[in-house]
Amino acid sequence: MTTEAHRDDAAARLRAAGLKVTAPRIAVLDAVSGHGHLDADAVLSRVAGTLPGTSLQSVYNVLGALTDAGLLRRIEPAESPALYESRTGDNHHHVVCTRCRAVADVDCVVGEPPCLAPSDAAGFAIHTAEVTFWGLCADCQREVAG
Amino acid sequence: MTTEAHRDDAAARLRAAGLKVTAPRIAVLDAVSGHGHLDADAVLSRVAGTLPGTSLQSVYNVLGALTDAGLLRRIEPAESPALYESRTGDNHHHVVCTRCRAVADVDCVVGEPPCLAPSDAAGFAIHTAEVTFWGLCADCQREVAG
DNA sequence: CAGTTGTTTTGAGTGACTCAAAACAACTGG
DNA sequence: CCAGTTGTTTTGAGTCACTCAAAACAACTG
Repeated sequence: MTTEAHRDDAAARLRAAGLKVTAPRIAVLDAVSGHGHLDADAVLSRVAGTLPGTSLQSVYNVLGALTDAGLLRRIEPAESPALYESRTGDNHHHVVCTRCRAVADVDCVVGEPPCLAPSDAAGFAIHTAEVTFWGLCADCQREVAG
Repeated sequence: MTTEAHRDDAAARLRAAGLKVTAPRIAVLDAVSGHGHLDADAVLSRVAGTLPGTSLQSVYNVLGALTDAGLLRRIEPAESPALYESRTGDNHHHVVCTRCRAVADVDCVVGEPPCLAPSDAAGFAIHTAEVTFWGLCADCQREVAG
């Protein structure tokens, strides 16, 4: 079954990351995997479907642990709560809609990470370049025009 | 006198932006101008020197008004409160120290704004590209090495 | 210089978390 | 496979960085 396959996969990934396998962790990992960019509340809503009674605090704990373990990635666009996504390890970027806050992935702009080099780094030893594009999503373009 | 010259300049810039000229606005504009990247508390500290008794709420009001008017720019790096800077209108970028949160300006990476074009914009109409570099500032490199 | 309009202050309220202690569940080794 | 240890989850309180609202006040206008 799809759901069980997912669960097994989640368990395996947790184990591989050296984390204890618990129901909330599986539920959160499944909730985020393949569902775009979710904030803690949205994760809780999804988790409530498979594991009712889970506390928001646990969601925060789990999201923190999974992010530290590299199983999830956290992004923090201006004016938004933190969002979590399951696509990790490829340093891709994001477009954020200035009207509805929708987020989409954008592949690395040039070559591989860090895909940009500053002209002058002010003495900093840079290890990451994070790019956030701002614009109007397709839906909002339509609504604004319409 | 330098201070008065600054004050006159600030007043002129406020007027030019169509804003009423008030003591807190002048004080905040002066506090931010040429002093890097300050959060609301840091602005209040600086303002307290020239205009004691100013409330934090006023600082928030003023920072908001000046930002809306284009006299200040707000940046919100992950894990930091909002920071304000006086360099506006040139869409430059920033380097943030992952250890001490120091921020420095970085000139536009390539050409002019928006200096990047995503390979695939997922249907978004993009108007801005915001780049944040993460690394270790010179001081922190020294402390980590030493 | 009186009026109007927009600012600043005071004070309360909110969202998005973090911190801590106690109850509990996963893996370990016996 | 069962007790122990260690790490998790829950419960509940607390914090930070703001935002909202009403009343007191100060800038520009005529």
